[in-house]
Amino acid sequence: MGRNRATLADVARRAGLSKTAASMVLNGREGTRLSAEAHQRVFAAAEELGYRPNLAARSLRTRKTATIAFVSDIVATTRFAGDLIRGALDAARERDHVLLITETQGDATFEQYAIEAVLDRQVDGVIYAAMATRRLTVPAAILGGPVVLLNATSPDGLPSVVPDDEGAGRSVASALLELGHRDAIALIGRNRLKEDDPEVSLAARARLHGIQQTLDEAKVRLLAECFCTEWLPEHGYAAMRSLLSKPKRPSAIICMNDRLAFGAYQALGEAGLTVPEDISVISFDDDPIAAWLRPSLATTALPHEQMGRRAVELLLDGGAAEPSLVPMPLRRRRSLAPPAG
Amino acid sequence: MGRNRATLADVARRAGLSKTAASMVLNGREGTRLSAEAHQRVFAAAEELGYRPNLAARSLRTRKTATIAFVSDIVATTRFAGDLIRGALDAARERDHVLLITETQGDATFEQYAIEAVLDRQVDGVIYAAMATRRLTVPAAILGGPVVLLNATSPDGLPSVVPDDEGAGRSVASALLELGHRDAIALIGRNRLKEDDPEVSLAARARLHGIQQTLDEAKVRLLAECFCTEWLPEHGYAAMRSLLSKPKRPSAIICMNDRLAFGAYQALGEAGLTVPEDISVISFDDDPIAAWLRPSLATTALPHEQMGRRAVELLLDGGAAEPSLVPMPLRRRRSLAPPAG
DNA sequence: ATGCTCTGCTAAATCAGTTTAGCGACCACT
DNA sequence: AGTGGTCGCTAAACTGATTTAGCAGAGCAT
Repeated sequence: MGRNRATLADVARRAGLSKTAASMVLNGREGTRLSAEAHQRVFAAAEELGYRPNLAARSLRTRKTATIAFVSDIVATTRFAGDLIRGALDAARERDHVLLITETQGDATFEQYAIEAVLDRQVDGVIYAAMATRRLTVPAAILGGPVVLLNATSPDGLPSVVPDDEGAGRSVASALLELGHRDAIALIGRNRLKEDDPEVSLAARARLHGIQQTLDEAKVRLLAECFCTEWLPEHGYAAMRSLLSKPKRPSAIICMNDRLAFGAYQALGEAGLTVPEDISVISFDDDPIAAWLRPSLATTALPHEQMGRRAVELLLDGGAAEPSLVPMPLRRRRSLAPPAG
Repeated sequence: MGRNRATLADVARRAGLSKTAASMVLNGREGTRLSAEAHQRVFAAAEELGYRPNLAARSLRTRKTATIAFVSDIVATTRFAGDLIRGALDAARERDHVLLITETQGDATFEQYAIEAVLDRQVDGVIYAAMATRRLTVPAAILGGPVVLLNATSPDGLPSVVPDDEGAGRSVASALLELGHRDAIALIGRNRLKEDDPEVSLAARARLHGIQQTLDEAKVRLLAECFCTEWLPEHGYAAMRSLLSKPKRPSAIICMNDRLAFGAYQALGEAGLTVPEDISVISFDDDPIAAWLRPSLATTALPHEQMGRRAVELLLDGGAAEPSLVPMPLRRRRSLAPPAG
């Protein structure tokens, strides 16, 4: 890779100047007193030789690599990881930086390895990303330089970027209230573990809080709440069936995520009920399936791309130390309608 | 990042030896005649100081960075990208390498930028990945060093890794034949553009070829073939409805991907038909939704993780120049049954 | 005593940049 | 004539590793 590239010395020689002069011109240093003609000659020589600086050599001296480490627990198993990475990639490119990506798979040995690997490469900063919004403690080794937490918070008060799940909870509840749903709203996806242990999830508690706050203000109580051990389609399916087996049928369902909603759709379909005429459904995440469902599913979008972008901005441009909340936009789709009655 | 790390000079000083000696010991150079005691002292000093080599300095001299560029057209929009990356990440870690990830978004300017960025960082090789299996021409700039194409082939005869779509086509057709389906198999997802332009897709043609070859051998002809402009759920839905409007109802459906199958499921549900009792469904990709559908969808899995892994192996360990075909395993699930009759 | 080989180690060059310190020429001022 | 300042530029040090070339001393044979 990169055989016989022109070096700075080549450029200087061709311009008839010293390496110092060439370096200063190419780096656009202020306060230097090189003539306009010298500038011309250097630029021309660099152009002709197709000169590109060797970043290894540069960073040896400057201790800057224009490289950011993106260390995450798991990139592959969630479909959202890509968006997080893409946002970070875009923002990094705009600032002439590049991303070194590693994955710890939640394994301490791998994490150790990943951190050494990136520190050895003198990265300018670390984005430490979690795939489920949660609280975590970052390894001490990376605290020597700039760190931003992505989709996570930490007790250390490090800068962090998280989605505004509480705001999303309010949006979801408000959307139903506006349509006239009041005394027959059911919730699918309560989960003690996710709600109570911030190291497992911050989203569950925040979403729930946003929903309840909004309903309380409207003096509305939930018709029913279903607990689910996981937030997967099969659990949404089971929860929906149990709701339908009760005497009073809900007019609207809030699902804690789209996969639960997908399961709920299946149960509704089997029961011969139609969305949204019989029951409205609204949810969280904006998983791609939300748009594919029939009818399309209203949901609040996890702004992953925005978040990835924000993390890079915080890292390179500096910013607030308190958690940076990224709004979750409501996607109004066809699964919403006023209550049937 | 990496404030006051111990340098090789520090280690040498503490061991009471020269940098040369320290370097040779730590790199485990053969043929050197340093005493056992010298070895001990260097190792001890390195250990005590927590020495880690500065890779920028090393690579300046050796022109090796232990870094691989992963350049892809689009990582975010497809959920599979993560698996490709994860496989590459794993294989890279096993070889003490790390991945520099960039995205071109199919934009020539971005591509130019991405390539310069990775070449400037002296990467040891480039994995050039496409998100849809297709043929492409790689930019000349990266041909100076090792390159492996991932999920793509090129006219240049570069080493490449692609899924065995033709084999998948044979698996799918065989699975139906084995169950006894013969004269009522329909296909959803024919598409001239995908089949005829290798720069758009290689998968469509190969899958179709595998299917037809197997059916031909069994002297079976397809009952019907539906053309779809895209392979999205809505197109599968429309195709399925049109099939059901015809006089002879199919006993089994082959969908060219899982998203089409998802749409087909929706149409079957609305028509009051059950899978697999009334109609079997089988498909390609093993998208996560395939396992979430009710009943779960039989499909052939795109072995993305394997492919990412193989690409790194080919790049670092060397290997065949002809395209490396990675098998697509058949996931037998509940959407298959013998024909009703 | 001389030359030779082998052992165990080191000085210095090298990679490709950035940065510090300073040089010579010219001009102005006293 | 001497001094000081500015202008336009350069030599050399420096970053932290690897690598080449070679040195001092011991052991042995001639």
